[in-house]
Amino acid sequence: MSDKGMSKRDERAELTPAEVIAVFGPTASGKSAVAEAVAARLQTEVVSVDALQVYRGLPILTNQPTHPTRLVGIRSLSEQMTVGEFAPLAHAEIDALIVEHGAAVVTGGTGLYLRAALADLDLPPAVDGAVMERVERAVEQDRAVAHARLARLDPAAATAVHPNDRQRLVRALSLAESGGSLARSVDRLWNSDARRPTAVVGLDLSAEELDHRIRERARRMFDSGVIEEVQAALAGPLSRTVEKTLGLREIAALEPDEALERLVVRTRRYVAYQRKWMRRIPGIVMLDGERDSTAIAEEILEHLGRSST
RNA sequence: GGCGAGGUAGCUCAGUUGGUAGAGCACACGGCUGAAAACCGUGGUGUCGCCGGUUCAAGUCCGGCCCUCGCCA
Repeated sequence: MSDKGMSKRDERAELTPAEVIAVFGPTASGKSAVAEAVAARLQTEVVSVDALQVYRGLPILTNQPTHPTRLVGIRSLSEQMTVGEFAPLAHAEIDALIVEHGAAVVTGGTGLYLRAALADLDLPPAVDGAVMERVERAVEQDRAVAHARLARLDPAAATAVHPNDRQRLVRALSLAESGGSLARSVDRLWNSDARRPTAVVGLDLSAEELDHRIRERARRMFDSGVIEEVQAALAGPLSRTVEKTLGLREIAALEPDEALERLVVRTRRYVAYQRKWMRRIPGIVMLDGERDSTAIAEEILEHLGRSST
């Protein structure tokens, strides 16, 4: 750390002992507005940690923020993003904001991307595309044989990967064949090591309130023209991740009413998954999310101020 | 009112010649380390519309009743 950076931080030390303020919460919890309010008070910006908002071309369906937010819309719909690629981008944005403004606010719905942004996950490397394609074919042909081969090459990885989990089986076997391993000695995903002093808050809302907001959100999407947006997106090639966007296939194939219902159900399901992540994020402080975003932002700032004394 | 179809899990439905129920989705819990809005694992959550009959045994067969949908009046 340079002396210049230190003095910048010292000026705010009383208010923000943490350099990184992360706001996590389920879809429709209002975390973007809260993050925006916190960033405004700290005179810094928001970095998005969302696996779908990184794509450009489905702003309505992926609920992209209207305020300028970093790492939103940085890929075309056909350019696959991965955690491994995302992590260094997020680190760079966070570090730049801290140098410039003394703090960075991080928010988004993807738990894995959040952890990758806050910690150093030290992911096993990407493997050669040709190797992966070959392994993919082998797994497609016979999962049991592929898993047995993994057990021979990399017993530790084999115990961690279920034979039915084709996605992980391909990855683990590709790594094993390239001299790497999916298995690791340190659990970096769930331990509390952060790259920088970090405060993580989670927004807690009742299931009823979330249900209500999810439906409202879905209705708004249809009112804003998601159907046209989806049709335009489907005209071109889509990355594997974009292909799985909640509601994309449903909107393309079903009547609007039915598609909306399916979108609501799928979003509800996804929210349950996010709440699971939320519970497990190391050091997370849960706050009541059923309030005005500025009130929540105030509480976050107060909380940071208190913990500094 | 007559004829037809149907009432089984939260929803949509399967259930052979009678042997006290099972799929998908939903839901719950768990895993996850370069696809994470992804991928995978475990779990049945049930007055089989109601009442009676036949039978060792009824979701299944018989009778009656109730309800839903469609067609005809």
